[in-house]
Amino acid sequence: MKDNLDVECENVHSFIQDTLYVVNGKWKLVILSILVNKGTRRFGELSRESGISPRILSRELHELEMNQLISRRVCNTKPVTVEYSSTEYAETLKEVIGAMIRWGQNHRKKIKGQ
Amino acid sequence: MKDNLDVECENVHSFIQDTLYVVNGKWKLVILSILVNKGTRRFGELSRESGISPRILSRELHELEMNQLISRRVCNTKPVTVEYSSTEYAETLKEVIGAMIRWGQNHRKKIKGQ
DNA sequence: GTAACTACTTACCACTTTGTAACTGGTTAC
DNA sequence: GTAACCAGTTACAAAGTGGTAAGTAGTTAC
Repeated sequence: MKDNLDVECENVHSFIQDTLYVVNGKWKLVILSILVNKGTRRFGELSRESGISPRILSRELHELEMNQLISRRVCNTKPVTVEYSSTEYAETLKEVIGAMIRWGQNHRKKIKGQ
Repeated sequence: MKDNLDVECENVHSFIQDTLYVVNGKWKLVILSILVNKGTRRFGELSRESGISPRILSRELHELEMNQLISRRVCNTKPVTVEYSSTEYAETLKEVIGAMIRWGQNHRKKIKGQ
């Protein structure tokens, strides 16, 4: 038996790899952090807000949708708009996203201080 | 003012990017999860345990050392061995690593169940 | 001296990921 | 018709990432 405050698994690193397989790349967690923390966005809004080019954004959104982390809704507006939202399942990533945001904030402070 | 249970920042995603900049790629979090959760390892041990080739492992360890997340110690053993350990600063990543491990475990369950 | 073990490093190649720019197709406003 | 806006897609190029195999260098065992 191990310390049950720690994760109890022989191959802890394989679970890390499973997670990375789903949220790999430079952008997926960035997109999810926006949709999860700030809510629904349209395609163009997401592109401008995150700085991701349409080509990449389109592909990342497809992959996130395939993994059931976001949902896509076409709206009958004047020019057709498309809304992307995080799903319930994406909410389970909140812990990961939150931890990374906090670490990033702290790390920036640390770097500035040096 | 925002809900202070959430992260309060306009550009939440920039902090995610800061974090990803440090722990980018396929392997850095895998290496850190081993060193943080399971303790000091030698070069060869790390390579075998994680399945990372010497070339990549060497480069990743350099980068982690530059970011002060791991420390390197040369030991005066029969053939010289080198020990890598996580630093105090790497402990601050425990929240991120733990969250990713738990999500990976849960995700694997979910996928299996489908 | 030769083989074996440690910890890397180098050369080379392949695949993946990302980016830029331009273009498609549909609708609305003038 | 022309311009403008939306949501993408396509073509192409550049950069990043990863892998294999072999080599270096130091020490030990035979």
